[in-house]
Amino acid sequence: MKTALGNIEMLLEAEIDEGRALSRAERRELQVQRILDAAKTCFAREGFQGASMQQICAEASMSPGALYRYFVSKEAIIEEICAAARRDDEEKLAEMLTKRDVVEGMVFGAMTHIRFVHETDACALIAQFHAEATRSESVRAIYCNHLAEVRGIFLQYLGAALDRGEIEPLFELETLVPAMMSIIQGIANNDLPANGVALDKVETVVRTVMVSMLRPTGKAA
Amino acid sequence: MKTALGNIEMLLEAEIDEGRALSRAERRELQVQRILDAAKTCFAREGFQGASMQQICAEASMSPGALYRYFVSKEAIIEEICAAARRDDEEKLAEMLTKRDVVEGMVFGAMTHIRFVHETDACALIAQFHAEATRSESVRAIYCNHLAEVRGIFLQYLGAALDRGEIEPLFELETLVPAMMSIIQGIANNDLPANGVALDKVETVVRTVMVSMLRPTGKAA
DNA sequence: TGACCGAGAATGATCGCTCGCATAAATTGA
DNA sequence: TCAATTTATGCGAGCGATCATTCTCGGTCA
Repeated sequence: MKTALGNIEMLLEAEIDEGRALSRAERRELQVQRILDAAKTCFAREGFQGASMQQICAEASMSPGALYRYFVSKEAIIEEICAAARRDDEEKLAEMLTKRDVVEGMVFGAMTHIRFVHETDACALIAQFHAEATRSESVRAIYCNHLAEVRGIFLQYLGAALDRGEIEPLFELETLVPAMMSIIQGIANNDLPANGVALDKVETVVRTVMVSMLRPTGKAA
Repeated sequence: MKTALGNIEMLLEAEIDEGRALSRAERRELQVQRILDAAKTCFAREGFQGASMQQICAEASMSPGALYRYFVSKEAIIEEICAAARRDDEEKLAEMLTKRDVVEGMVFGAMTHIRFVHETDACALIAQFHAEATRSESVRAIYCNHLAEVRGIFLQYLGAALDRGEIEPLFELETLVPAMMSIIQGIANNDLPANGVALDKVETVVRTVMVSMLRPTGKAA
């Protein structure tokens, strides 16, 4: 799995290139990220409840005593991973909102997500989160909030297009949006690109679905 | 969760109505089903690894010693639940194959599945299985075999319609079928009907997707 | 009578997590 | 500038709880 190492790489560069020692805060951030990456690897491989703290410690080359300086519990690690994923998604959606053509915007949003899940091998991890969300109160809260937020953004984006007369949706957006989200999720979470369906074909499918649901009127230039 | 109690009800009827005692084999089948139902309840609530054998025993009103007379391990219970679900799906698909109009057949197949997941609250359990399939070798094998089987049936069903010239699919069925399966799975596993999208609207969405993917030519009477 | 069944305590392993202690880094005082 | 002191960090044995599973033994049918 690829990891979100941007910050860490910057920090390591600082240490290597400038020869300067890391500040306490920088070191701390580095350790936190190390734990998160190790946890993601273990969770994807063993599941949430299947991955033991000992395994995570081993993966992070760290003792339990050290790890617990950074996270108060296993649950806290899970929650932080959720929160980070949520921040990622918000960035992607913000980019979608800049697209003029609403069908292209939706296809872009969907494909960005699908490509991300494929490229980071996030499939297994997502399955674990989905399962955990049906079980743990705190994870479910995070998950549902995130879904509601994404739904809100789509509603706003499509609502504006509807007001401009660019689309004639199959029916009310309030029910269409959850349906479209489920469809995109189905494609992403099954990692279609890894199952013999090339990315450009996936995009054709997504665009076909969007067009048939939104029925663009061609009023946009 | 509603349970597949057909056989049990028959057995209980036999005991109550006819006043006859159950044979050993009948009693055994009854106990096995009791364990499976208890396990499904616990797995859906706590997850696979989260549900303890003690909890399953309590749910089934049975001691560990008794339970282990019927299943050699926790894993064996999981596998039997998978196998039963697989048998269920096969029945539904067989019914689909009897439908003449291929679009209606696909909609029927999809909606049967979606309705089943909704009515039996199988959502949580499915999420747990999906997660476990990324983890456990034996569960993954069962899951993948099942997927491949379903894919084969769809391919055969749609292939025949293609040969008859009833559809002009978006592209080759080998890639279209997995895409359609992912989409149906996304809708079912999110339990759209429980999230404010009425069943008839779900059906409209499914039919719209099918039509836009398969593009029926209207050659069928 | 003999095969089967059920109960529930017991088993060793493993769980998430804590604690005491050593070391390293930052801060202070002169 | 450099001990002295405080603070942060790391280690890993060890804690009580809980895990899946087994064992023993007494009861129940055919």
